[in-house]
Amino acid sequence: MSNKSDDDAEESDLSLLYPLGNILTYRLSKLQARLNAQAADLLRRHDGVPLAHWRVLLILSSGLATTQKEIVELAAFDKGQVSRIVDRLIEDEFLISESDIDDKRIRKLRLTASAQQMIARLIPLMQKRQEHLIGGFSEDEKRQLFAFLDRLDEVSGKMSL
Amino acid sequence: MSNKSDDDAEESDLSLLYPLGNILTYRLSKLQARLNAQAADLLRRHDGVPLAHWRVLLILSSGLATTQKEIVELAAFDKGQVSRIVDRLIEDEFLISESDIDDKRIRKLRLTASAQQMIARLIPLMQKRQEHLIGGFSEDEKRQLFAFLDRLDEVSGKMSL
DNA sequence: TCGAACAGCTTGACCTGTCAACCGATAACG
DNA sequence: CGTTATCGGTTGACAGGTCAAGCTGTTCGA
Repeated sequence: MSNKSDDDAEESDLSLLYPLGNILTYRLSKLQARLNAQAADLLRRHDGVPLAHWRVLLILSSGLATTQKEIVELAAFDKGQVSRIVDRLIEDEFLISESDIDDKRIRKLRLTASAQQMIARLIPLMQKRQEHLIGGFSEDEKRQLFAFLDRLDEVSGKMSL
Repeated sequence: MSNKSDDDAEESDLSLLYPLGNILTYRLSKLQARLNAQAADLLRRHDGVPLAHWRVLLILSSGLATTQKEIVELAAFDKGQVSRIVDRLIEDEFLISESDIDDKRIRKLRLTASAQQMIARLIPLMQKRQEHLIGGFSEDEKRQLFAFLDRLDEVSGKMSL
């Protein structure tokens, strides 16, 4: 008796109820969305630089990249996007490009003095922000957090699926 | 003698050389960019669902949200974006909306059977992917990783700057 | 119960990111 | 060498994200 699904507009309630909080990619993307929005806002208020432009400048200032290809690899940005960002950064006189002698396809990129000044101005802010974020972590915890990120980088590099 | 900056096109080489790898937001955004691209690709090959649509569906299936506002909070998406995504999901017959009796501003959202089937099909893939990512972590390490994320969520919520 | 303030959602304009096609330069191979 | 593949970079078309203004509907205080 009490035939449960007599009426067929019944709540379909074997609902999957997957625990959102345990899904790593969900957690990361939410955190990331918030951090991105905050960073973009911070930059807008300070120098009006778009976040992606700032990232490119920071990468160049790190000395780890001098070409667009290297930026693409270091930031996981689209190469078309980088091409256009670099164009604008040159227009805005934050970058100078000179073509490589040996390989004429390559644009060698260099920060101008004004870019370096801006970066020097912004880095303290960035540090302060990082301090807000992981200031509550002990040295050991920080080390472990970055070690986790290393491992995730590593393993996410070789995913087939 | 040997006046170093005789020529003024000298390399401006007190370069800031900030260690990229230690910048949390940089690390996160790079990791996130790769994971997002992979997820989008995976979904495209399987059901052609855009990643953001999938996230909305997953959130609804979690039972933690039934309105757009709740989705906005849980995903840290833009409310305009969510509004349009929900429109499309209704068009595509993945969602049904009914207006709330008590508050006519609200769209109460429900997954259709076909959405539930799709989710049921996709969740194993998602799990497999997560397994790839943190399969190498011990139970303890997983717990710690998620604890770190909790703390970052917490502290990133109350950032003024 | 009126009006102001606010909440949930929608819409349009704009900006950024993504994909694929393409170009010229270089490398690899016969 | 010459042909073909590959590489760094560019471009156009388009999809998606972001911002701000606006529209109803609700709440709350005078």
